[in-house]
Amino acid sequence: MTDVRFPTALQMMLSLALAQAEGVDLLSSVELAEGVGSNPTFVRRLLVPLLQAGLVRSVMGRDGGVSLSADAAEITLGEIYKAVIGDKQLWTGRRDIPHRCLVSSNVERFFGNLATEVDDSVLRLLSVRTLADALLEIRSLDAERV
Amino acid sequence: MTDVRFPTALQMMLSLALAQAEGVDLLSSVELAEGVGSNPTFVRRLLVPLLQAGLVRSVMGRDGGVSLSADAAEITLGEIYKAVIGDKQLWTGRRDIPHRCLVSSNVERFFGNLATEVDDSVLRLLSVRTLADALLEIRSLDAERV
DNA sequence: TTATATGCAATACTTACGGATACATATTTA
DNA sequence: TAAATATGTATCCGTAAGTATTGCATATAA
Repeated sequence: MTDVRFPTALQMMLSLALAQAEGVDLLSSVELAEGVGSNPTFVRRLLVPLLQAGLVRSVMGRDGGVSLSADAAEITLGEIYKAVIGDKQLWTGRRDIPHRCLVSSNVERFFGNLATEVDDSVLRLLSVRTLADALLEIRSLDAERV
Repeated sequence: MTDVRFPTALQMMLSLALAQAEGVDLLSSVELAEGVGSNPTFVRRLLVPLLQAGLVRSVMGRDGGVSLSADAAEITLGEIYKAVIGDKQLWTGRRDIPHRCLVSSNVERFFGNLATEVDDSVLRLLSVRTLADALLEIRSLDAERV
């Protein structure tokens, strides 16, 4: 199984951004799951960290649902990524490498540093882009369709 | 199973760079495997794309083995990454998303573009660093140890 | 001719995910 | 107040993607 938590969470947030733009106040986890092509449980599992990060608000009980907790222009893709993926590195190195020479004794830390640089670089890229920007890109992609 | 092909190939290449620096002309797949903490078959599987990319030379038969095909200062980590990982994207989105709204009809392409940007950014980062640079970092990490 | 290396195929093992099910809890509405 | 329907969680299962293992053909130096 490949990890699709970020793309899924991103699509959920885009749906919520679209709802916000159209004046719809709440979307249910079932609606989100249908849009995403997945199941409500997975959606709700992803909502947990988004709620904890304060990016999303939820209303329990009948007619409940979820909405963005701020304007789409104030939420960056970096915040979504950090909320959902946390500290998990994009790259993981080999572990328990036997220390037999100069290289094998230090690659683990070397690669860890490299992986951190990669994470930083990705996060920089995601942090300069807001949900509103992304929705705009979606709109322009839609206009290109035949 | 988590994908450790790049970190493994990188360590192999660092071992070959160290061998080069120390005047050792060939390392066998068994020696490389022991340094890496893995098995010779996996090492040889990783050597295939490195050979095809011309980053490495191999000598068959008894007393055979592998060596860098150029100076460590002329091989970048980007070349190693491209050889081993190829076109596989660092991020994969959801697939077969049902087209139900503006977002769901376009996220796949949107995310694909984002994933491409991420790959480019990572590759840029890897391409400004040579094996020789990396070996130098390894040496300085080693000096820091207690 | 023997020992030992690469090259390569086939198979078994591992594990990190997503999907499915079940149920407690909250809240609106009739 | 009861029924309907939402979120919030825990648990278990299936599966895809990689790694490890085994075996053998081929090449080459001693």
